[in-house]
Amino acid sequence: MIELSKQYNPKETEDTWYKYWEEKGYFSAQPDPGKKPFCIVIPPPNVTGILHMGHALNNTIQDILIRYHRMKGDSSLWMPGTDHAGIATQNVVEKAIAKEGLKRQDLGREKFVERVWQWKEQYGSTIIRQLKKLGASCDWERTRFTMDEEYSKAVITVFIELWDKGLIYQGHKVINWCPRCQTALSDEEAPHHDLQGNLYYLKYPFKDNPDEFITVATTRPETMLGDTAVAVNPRDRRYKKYIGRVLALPLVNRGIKIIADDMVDKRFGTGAVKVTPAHDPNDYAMGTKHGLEFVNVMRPDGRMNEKAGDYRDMDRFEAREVIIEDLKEKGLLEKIEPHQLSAGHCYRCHTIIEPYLSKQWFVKMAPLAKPAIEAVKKGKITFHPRRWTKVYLSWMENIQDWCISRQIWWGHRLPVYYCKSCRKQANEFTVDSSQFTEKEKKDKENRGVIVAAAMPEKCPVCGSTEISQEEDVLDTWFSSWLWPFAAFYWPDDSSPQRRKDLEYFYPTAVLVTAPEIIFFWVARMIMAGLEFKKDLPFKDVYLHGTVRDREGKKMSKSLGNVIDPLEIINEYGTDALRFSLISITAQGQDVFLSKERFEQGRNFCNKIWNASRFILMNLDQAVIAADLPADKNDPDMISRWVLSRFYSALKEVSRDLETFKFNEAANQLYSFFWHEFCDWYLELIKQDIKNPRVQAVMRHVLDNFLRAAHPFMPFITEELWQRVKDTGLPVPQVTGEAIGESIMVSSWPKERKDLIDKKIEGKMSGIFELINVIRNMRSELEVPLHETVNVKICTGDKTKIGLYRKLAPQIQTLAKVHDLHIMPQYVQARGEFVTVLSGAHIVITFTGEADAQKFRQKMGQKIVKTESEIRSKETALANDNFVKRAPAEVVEKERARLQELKGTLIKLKAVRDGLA
RNA sequence: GGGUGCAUGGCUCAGUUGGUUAGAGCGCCACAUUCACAUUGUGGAGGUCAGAGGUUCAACUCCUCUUGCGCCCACCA
Repeated sequence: MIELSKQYNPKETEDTWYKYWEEKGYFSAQPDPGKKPFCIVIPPPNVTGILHMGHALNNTIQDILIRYHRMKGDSSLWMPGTDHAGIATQNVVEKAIAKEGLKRQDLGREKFVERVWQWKEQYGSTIIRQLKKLGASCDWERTRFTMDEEYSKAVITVFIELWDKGLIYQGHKVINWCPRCQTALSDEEAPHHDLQGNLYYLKYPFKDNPDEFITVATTRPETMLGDTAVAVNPRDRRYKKYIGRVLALPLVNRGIKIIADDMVDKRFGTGAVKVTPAHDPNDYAMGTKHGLEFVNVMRPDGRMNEKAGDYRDMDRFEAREVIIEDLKEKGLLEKIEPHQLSAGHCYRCHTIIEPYLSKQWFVKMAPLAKPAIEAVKKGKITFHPRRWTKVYLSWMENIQDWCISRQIWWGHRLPVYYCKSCRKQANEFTVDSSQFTEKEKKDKENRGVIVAAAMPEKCPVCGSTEISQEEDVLDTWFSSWLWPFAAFYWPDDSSPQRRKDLEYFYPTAVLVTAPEIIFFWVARMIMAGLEFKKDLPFKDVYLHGTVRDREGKKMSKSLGNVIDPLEIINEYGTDALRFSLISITAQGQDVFLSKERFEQGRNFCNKIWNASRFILMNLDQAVIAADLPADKNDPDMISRWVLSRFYSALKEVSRDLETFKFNEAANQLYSFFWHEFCDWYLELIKQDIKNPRVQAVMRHVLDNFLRAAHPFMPFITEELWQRVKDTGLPVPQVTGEAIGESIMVSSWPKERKDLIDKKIEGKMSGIFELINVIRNMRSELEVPLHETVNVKICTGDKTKIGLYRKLAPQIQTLAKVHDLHIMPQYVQARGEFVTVLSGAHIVITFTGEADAQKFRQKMGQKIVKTESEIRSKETALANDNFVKRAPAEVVEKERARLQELKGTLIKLKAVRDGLA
């Protein structure tokens, strides 16, 4: 006899069990040649991260997979770690020191980076602690950080390898520049958002005739200060005659040529476009092509520089206003039209990106993409859901070179060194000197550049010792893309253990992440895996939806619409959070969340708790399990039914987990446990609870259910299972299952096809239907519960008579019937209320009053419904095509159903006529 | 501009390869409290599965188009 409180209290159990698992070392996984490897690498959260619902969903899914595979006996490793998140972390620490009135420049690079490390030591494990609250069963001893010394080695190795292969180059290009973070960004880091802006029509007068103009349209008038040409389409009749003439750039009074280029769209604006090669990627291309000058008019902080003359030091948007005013004054502003445009935004601080000409480092991506495209096309990697394959492929097939240098301090510094004296010669090179060939440019640019793992003592070319390291650091994603193997200490193979780990666990099994991250991370990991490890990083990619609020907006702190998972854990418990999240996440569909959602999970936990409480309260210690009705002729129908139902559900759950249908697995567990096990089974056996067989069966189902539910709800299942275990579980030698000290190291329930019996399920459904009909009639007849009701079941079907007789006590209890008679014939009598169920008359009598009129009405409705169903079946069966073409079993089923309906109809009518 | 997802009872959503009596949770209505659980139980109301056309013996499910909403990508000055 075990006593449990009336309600499940998660707070009393969660931390205790988590500590227990950790102390026992259950999370640790080692290479085991006797087992299958199953490895997931965590999408490393930012060290600055705080657990949000996206993390909660992402990590719950991974934990389910890991716990499931661990229970199935695979050597299951969930590899944890955090990402140094260059810009994000630098921003956080900059904010922190700002409270002391400091800027990073005040501290200097070395001191500042030191402060970031301090910050990391102090706060960097917050997210890890929070993941533990979530129940994540990562092998924490392996926790890695993308700036660990050894991890950095991998990053440097990769950089050098790509350089040697000629896949890394430095170049002057117009890139995405964030004036607030003051760094370059990759295209992926500068997502476009729509803006409501203006299209400004500016008049540029001719140099030789100030009364004559060409009007150009622009959305960024401040860049006009850097214009070095105006371009028109060569086939544009309006402008053909002007090509080659010179305009006087207003405000600056510089002469700029009118050039012709096919890129110009005749229909847009005026058909004449100002060309600013230093501030626009298109204009840059045109500038290169036409040998234009590149005039950069802005400083890195987004203010105008000395080239901007009077506008110097103004912020770019302020300059925009002033320039427009000035042009207006000079009569050079034709008009302003409202214009919808889209512009890149910094993904860290949301500042509008400035396309900006600067020297950066790039990776040539096309050669890396090729094998990664092949791998996916050949099905070596599968995306779930499938549709993301197309997204991946179309991005990969149009891949652009990757800008990997960042002008920040926190990150992996490029392993690039410059020889001062060799560099001097290189500086003769200027970007607008188009007279050089590509190769010459490259040679000049690379003069004095030394790429090496460590700072060289002297220049290998000239022997100079005046050597300095490149100031830039690498894009954070340039380290993340190595995660699946660098986390295993690649390329360091100094220790046999490390080598073994990498060999055993790589390639990993599944990557679980959000679709937003396909380009940033997933695609690049595939490329890196193939390039550096010569093997794919994973076989499956599961992409779950984005967690949004109930209006469909992304949850974000700035919108104030976040639901904090820790608050939910505090209020409802971790298992409730996990279960609710999973059960509403249909494959790859976004999740619209509101707080009430978590009540369902909490209620389910409580249901499990109380059902277990009931079972444990009633279990006699002496019962020995293993006494299950394995024989299909066993007369114990109820046991056979519940076992069959459990093992059917289990089969579905396993299948759903294998195919990443987590919500369906969760719902399967939910509806089995609540609506079959609790609503029917426990009610059916209550009167027979002392029966050892009943006890064995109910404990067996509970034990196995808890194990199947464990990956989803680790804490409550452990808490209860420990108590079930204390009452004596089946002997492992008999069942072939492992029963450990903890549920998490015990076996996933063994499939028992021998216990699945659809016939018994059908028979029991008949019983449930009968009970429902009686309950339903009581309710229709408005019989109060305390009123005594007697029921006769009359059917000519001998099998059914046997069945009903056998389960008569259960029918009586569940349908609250006083006297129950089962008899072969029905004779109509006065004062009886009758309905028909699959060939049987169900007759109810009771002493009180009932509204016979209402009952007759209900019966009339039933007759109408039956008739219409009969008609539709008859039409179908009268159709030759249907009978000939549909599968025989479908036709047979329809025939049988029609027969039954016809029988029911006759009886219903007879009953109605008899009543009248 | 290209791609993609979604439209199913009052709300939020499930629905596997086309074959049911179209499901769930919440909400609503009625009844039930010495029973493991009111974080409960029992019964009920509520849906022409966005619209139009097509394929098929059979369409919520497949195809085309339309409408509305959402997301992603894009060198729309």
